[in-house]
Amino acid sequence: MQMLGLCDMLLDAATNRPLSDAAPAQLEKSAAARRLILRSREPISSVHVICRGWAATSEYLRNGRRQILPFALPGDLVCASLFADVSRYNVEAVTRVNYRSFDRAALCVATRTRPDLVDLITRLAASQMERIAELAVDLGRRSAAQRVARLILSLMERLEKSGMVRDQAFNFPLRQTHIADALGLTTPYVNQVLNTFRRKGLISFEKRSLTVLDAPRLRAMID
Amino acid sequence: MQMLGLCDMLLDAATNRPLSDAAPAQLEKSAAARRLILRSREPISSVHVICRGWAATSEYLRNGRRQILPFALPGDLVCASLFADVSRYNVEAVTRVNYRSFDRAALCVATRTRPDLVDLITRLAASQMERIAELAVDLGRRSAAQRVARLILSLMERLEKSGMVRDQAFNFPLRQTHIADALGLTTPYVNQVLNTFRRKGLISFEKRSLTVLDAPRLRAMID
DNA sequence: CGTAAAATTGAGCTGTCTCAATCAATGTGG
DNA sequence: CCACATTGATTGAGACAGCTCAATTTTACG
Repeated sequence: MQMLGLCDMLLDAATNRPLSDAAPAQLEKSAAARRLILRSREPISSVHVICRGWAATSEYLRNGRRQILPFALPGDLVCASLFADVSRYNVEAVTRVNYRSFDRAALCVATRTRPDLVDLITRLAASQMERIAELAVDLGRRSAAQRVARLILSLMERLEKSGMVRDQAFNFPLRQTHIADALGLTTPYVNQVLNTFRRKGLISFEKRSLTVLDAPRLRAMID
Repeated sequence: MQMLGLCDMLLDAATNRPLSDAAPAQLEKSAAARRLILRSREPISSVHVICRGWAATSEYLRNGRRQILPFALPGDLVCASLFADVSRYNVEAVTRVNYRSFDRAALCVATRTRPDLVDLITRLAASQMERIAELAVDLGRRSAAQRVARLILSLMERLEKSGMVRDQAFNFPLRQTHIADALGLTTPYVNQVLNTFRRKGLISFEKRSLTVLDAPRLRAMID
C-alpha cells in the first residue's frame, strides 16, 4: 500500500503532474530562494524531486569559485541525491522551490514490485547524465556566446516539455551570477554576451521573463 | 544458468578480475589502438566493459573540435553504452583494448534474480556520473595546470585501485592530443604545462611510463 | 629505412578575466 | 508605504591565460 503510494507519487512528481488526492499536500516541502535544499557532505537518505521553482546543484572550490551543474527544473530529480550516500554538492533554491523527498530505501523496495519505477528512475538518471556530459562538452569546447545560447535554448526545450513556454517566452529566474557559474564565465562577460544577444534581436528580457525572438539564428550560432 | 553466467562475468569484468573458467576467452573482443569501439548514432544493445587497455568517449563538434569525456580504464563500463538506446558519443581505443559486451536485455532479466548485480550497476553508474561532474567542474573553474594535475592524479588513483601503479609510476598511453581534448586545451599548451611540471620535478615521463615524483606538491596545486 | 604520427618551439593575437566603480532593482523593517 | 540595505546589473580600462598557425624536430612503427 504505502509503497505503491510512494511509487505513484514519484511518477506524478517526475512527470510534473499536480498532486493526486492520494498524496497529501503536506508532503511537499518548500525552500525560499537562496536556501540550501541539500548541503555538501550531508548524508542522503532520500531522493528529491522538484515540483515548483528552479534549483542549482553546485560545487564550491576552496578559492571561492563555484561551478553549477545542470539546473533542476520542475519534474527533475535532484541528481546529487540520486546515488551517493553523502552529497558532494550543494543544492540551492534559485527561486522559492517546492519539492518532495522519497525515502531511498523505500524506493528500492518498491522497485521490486514496480518495473515501471525502475524504468522511470533509469530514464531520469540517463537524462541527468546526458545533461552533465553536454555541459562538459560546452565548457570544454564552446565559446562563451555559444554556451549562453545553448543554455537558453536547452532551458526553453526543457520547459516546453512541461508546457511552461508561451509564445517563445518563459519565466527566467536566473541571475547573471547563476549563468556565469553554470557556464564557467564571469558576470561582466555574461552581461556583455547577453547585451550582444539583445542588440542583435536574438532575445529580449524584462521582468524575469525571457523571450527567444529568433530561435533559428540563436541555434545557428552553436557549432 | 546463462543469466548467472553472464552476471558473474560482468562482476568479474567490472572488478577487473581475470577471466574465470566459466567465461570462455572468445567472448572477449579486441580493438586496435585508434579503432572505434562504438560509433556515435549507432544503436546500442549491449553494455561494454573494458578488460585491458584505455578507451576514450568523445564528441566531435561540427567545427572539428573534440571533447573527450572521462577515460575508460580496465574494469570500467563504457558509459555511453549504459542507458541510451542510441550512442551520442564515439568510443575509441587509445591503446589496443580488450573488452566484453553484455546484452542489455539479458542483464535486465538477470537483474531480477541478482540483487548484487543491481548494486554493481548502480555503483558503476554513480561513479561514472561523479567523474563526469568532476570533469565539468574542472573545465568550468580550474586553470590549465590544475586540470592537468587533476587528470594525472585521478588516473593514478583509479589505476592504484586495480594494482596498476608501482612506485608512483604507471603506464600512460595518452597522447598530448588526448590530454588536450579531455581538458579543453590545445596540444601546444598541454605541452608547455607538462614541461613545466617536469622542470619543477613534479613528474617524469619516459617510454610511455609516467612517474609522479612529488604527489603532495602536485595535489597542492589544485584549488 | 621510410613514412606517418607526435612532440616541441615561437611569435603574435584574442577571448575572457580582474578589479573597481557606479547604477538599478528588489526586499525589508519600521 | 517609504527609506534604507542588500543584491544584482552595467561599464570600462588594463591584463593575461591560453589560442592560432606554422615550422621543425623527434618518435614510433610497418
